[in-house]
Amino acid sequence: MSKRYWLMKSEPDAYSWDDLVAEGEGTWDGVRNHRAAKNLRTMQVGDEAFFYHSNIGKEIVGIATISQAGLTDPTDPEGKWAAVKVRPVRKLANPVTLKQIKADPSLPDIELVKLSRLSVAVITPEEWAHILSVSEG
DNA sequence: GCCAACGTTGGC
DNA sequence: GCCAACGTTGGC
Repeated sequence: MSKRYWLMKSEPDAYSWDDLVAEGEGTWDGVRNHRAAKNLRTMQVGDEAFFYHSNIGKEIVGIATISQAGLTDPTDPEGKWAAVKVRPVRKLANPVTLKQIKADPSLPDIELVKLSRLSVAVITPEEWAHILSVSEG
């Protein structure tokens, strides 16, 4: 399976990029949406994900990598929901804001915008490359 | 099985 | 603070 790309949302009040960097590795759990959970189950070790700050900032701030996949959510007493572990890779050269993404004609169908409530979204390889190029100017 | 009411998320 | 988009719940 070739590498996939994701976007993981977090409110920086609750868990920010800096928190992930400070911890070195974070568990992505507490997801209670079937579509997002399906994305979590599809993730493989080595996949990469944009780390997006919702509510405050509303921008992609960094890149994380999936360090452990296919875990059971430790916060779910019934053990039915999925979780993964992520590690920070690097901060983006420049954060890419939601505003930029929405205004960008190269990103017409990005799941972040189309399914704005989804906490774990799919990013296509094309979208990944484009957002990186925007970040790096 | 349908649908209205309600709750949650997240942008504005 | 409001609203749109969805998901879930419960009455029928």
